[in-house]
Amino acid sequence: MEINGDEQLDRLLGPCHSPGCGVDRTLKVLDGKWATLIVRELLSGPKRFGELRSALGTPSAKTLTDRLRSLEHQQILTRTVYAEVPPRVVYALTEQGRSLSGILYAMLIWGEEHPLPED
Amino acid sequence: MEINGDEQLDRLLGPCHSPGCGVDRTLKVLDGKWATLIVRELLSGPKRFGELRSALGTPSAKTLTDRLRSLEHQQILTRTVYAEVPPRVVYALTEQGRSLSGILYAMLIWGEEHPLPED
DNA sequence: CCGTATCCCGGAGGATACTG
DNA sequence: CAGTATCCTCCGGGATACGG
Repeated sequence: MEINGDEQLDRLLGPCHSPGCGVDRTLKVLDGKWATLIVRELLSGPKRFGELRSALGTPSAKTLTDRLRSLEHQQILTRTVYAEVPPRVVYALTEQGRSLSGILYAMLIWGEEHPLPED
Repeated sequence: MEINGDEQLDRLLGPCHSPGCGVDRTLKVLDGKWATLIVRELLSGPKRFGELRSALGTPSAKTLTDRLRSLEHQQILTRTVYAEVPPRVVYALTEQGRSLSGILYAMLIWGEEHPLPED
C-alpha cells in the first residue's frame, strides 16, 4: 500500500468516469453481502459447499448457491462435482479470483486501522 | 500493489475470521450500491449536492441523501451548509474518507486488468 | 451431502410532489 | 438549490420442505 503517492490519485481521478470503467467493473464482481466474504474464504484454498457455509456464518443454502453460481459465471471460481455417494462439491478460486487478493488486503488494512468510532 | 508477496495472503488468512475484523469493517462502510462511488467522486475534491448527483448518474434525491448521511455518521465525509440564498451544501471527504483511496485504487487496477469475459 | 423449489420479508433505491 | 415527505417496486436473502 505504501508505494502510494499521488500518481494513484491521478489515476483515480482520470478519465473514464462513470460506468464501464475500472472501479465499476470491480463493484459488479464484489457485489452484495456475500461475494467478498466468499472470495476471502477461498483464498485459504478450495472448500466444499458445507465448509464454506459454516465458515461464513451459515447463510441459507439458496443464497449461498446463488452467489456461488454468480461468481462461477464471472469466472472468479470453479465448481467441481465429484460423482460419489455422498456427493462432494468443491469450490476453488480461478487465477482471476486469486488476483482479487490485493483488494481484499487493502480492505483488511483499512479496517484494522479504522475501528468504529464509539457512539 | 506489487509489494505483494505472500505475507499479504498470510494476513488475509490469519486469525480474526468472521465479524468484527478488518475486511468486515470495511464492508460496512463501502456498503450498498452508492457508497464506493460517492467516495470516488469526492476524491477529486469537495462537491455540492447537485454536482454529486449528476456526476453519479442522477440517483434519486432521497437515495443520495440517505447514503450521504450514512457516510457522514461514519465520519467518512463532512457536510457543510452555507446559509445563503439559494442554499449551498458542500460534501468533503474526511481524513478517514481519503484513506479509502488505496482500496479504490486496487479496485481500479483490478477492473482494468480484468475486462468482462465475452458472452 | 448438496443442492432445488417455494414462499416470504425487509430495506435499498426510485418517482413524484412539495418546502425553506 | 437542496433537500423532505410519501408511496411504491424490486430483489437479495432467509425459512422451510423436499429431491438425487
